[in-house]
Amino acid sequence: MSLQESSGVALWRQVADGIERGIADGRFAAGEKLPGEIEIADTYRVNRHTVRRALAALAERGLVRAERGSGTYVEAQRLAYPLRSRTRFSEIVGAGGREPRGQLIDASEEPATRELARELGLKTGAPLVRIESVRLADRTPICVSTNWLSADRFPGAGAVFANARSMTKLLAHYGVRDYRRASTRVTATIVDASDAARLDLALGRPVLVVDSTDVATDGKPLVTKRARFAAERVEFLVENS
Amino acid sequence: MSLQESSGVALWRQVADGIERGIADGRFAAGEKLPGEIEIADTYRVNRHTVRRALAALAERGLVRAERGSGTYVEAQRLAYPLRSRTRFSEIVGAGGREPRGQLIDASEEPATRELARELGLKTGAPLVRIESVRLADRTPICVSTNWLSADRFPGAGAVFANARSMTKLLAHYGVRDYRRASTRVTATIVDASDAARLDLALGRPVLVVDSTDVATDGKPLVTKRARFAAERVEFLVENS
DNA sequence: TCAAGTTGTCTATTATCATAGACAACTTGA
DNA sequence: TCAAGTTGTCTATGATAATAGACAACTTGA
Repeated sequence: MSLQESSGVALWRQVADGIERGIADGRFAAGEKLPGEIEIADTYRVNRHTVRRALAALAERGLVRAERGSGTYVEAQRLAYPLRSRTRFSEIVGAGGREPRGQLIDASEEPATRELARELGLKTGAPLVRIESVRLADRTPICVSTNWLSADRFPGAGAVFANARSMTKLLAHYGVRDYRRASTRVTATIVDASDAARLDLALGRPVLVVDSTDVATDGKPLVTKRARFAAERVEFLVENS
Repeated sequence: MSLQESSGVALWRQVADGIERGIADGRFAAGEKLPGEIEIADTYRVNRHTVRRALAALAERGLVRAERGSGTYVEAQRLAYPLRSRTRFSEIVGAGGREPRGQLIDASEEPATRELARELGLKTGAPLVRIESVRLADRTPICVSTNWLSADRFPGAGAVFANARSMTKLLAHYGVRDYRRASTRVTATIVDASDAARLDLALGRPVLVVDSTDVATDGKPLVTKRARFAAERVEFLVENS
């Protein structure tokens, strides 16, 4: 366990990241007791105060809980998220026995950029509705999503989404019975400040970025989106046909 | 552009991450000139010296190049990496017009944990060969991969891989003509210190973690692996059937 | 009950981060 | 040629990060 200095990441933060990795990949199971602060300090070769700061940060995020005189205990695990052709957030979360919720952050109109127009099969500059929403499982934010739809095909989509709080219901409102995922691209980056606030995520944490387009059963593009998932809260399952 | 203090991530690092996001998502195209240091400082509301440190970090990693008196210019882009049932690193890299390379880091024997045994259809404690390798495209490290194979089925696999430098060729050496990807799980985390060194990646950068198992045409598990990709250098394409 | 091991809190010191200002060195276009 | 705009380098100062040591408060098991 060797850490790196002057990388722009504070030592306590590197220790916190290391412990969190341990929780995420199962080296420290939920409910289990972490090594003592002195032992952690030894393994990472930092001062005990530095470890304390790392643990304090994890505790504030609810990943661990310190008990004076006894030890520090783990409490967490990830949501399994299949990347299927037929992907419904509410079904995935519900399948995990958790309560799905959606919340509108912002809706506005804007003209289509070249890339968005291509994805949606429209002309550059065509009017689009942009819907920003956050999706949660049991009060824990899972992802922030930016959705673009044709403003001609889905007039007043923002207001509809505000009530429906679900893309599936929004589409149903316009007569779309079924749809499927056409393309999906996945990468990762560091969360930006506004997403960090919406996801209740500390700065510097990684997010999985998913660009995708949903199409109707006849193949016509309906909505294209960019979703940012808190990487520490989900695990994507890719189906290989 | 609002940044966050006392998050364990230095301001200069947050600015560097922001600019890098801009490069990754195309706001700043390759070859293009970035805004001036003073302008960047204004948008992020930090001191010009802080911006200079951010740019210096990006320059050291080869993402930008500063020209005195003129400006700072972008130089970079990502490798498109399809997550298919039939995935061959060398083919993917070759398709992008780049030269694929593999390099053995370490090979050793170890007993199967419960999880590894399940993936490979073996008994817990069965002897496994663990092969650590790094894969590059034109001298740029793309991913570090830890592979586990049955030591009974593939005796001396480490030595074979050291010569072949490719998992496809290793399997062919044991008579495996074809194989496919059975399962794939994707998530992201912050790079750890040893992977950072192997990937020539700064600490605190995100990596895409891919857990997968390859099986023979008859469905028998051959090798299970955990690969860590430098998120800034790749973009996964998920095929939706 | 008690010793060993744990987390919590305090003081103090040194190195790094971030800001601020000034000016040099260089490029570009009018 | 020259002015405006760019990156490069220097000094200086206050805030924060990290280390170090000591001891209090509490839990656990012998």
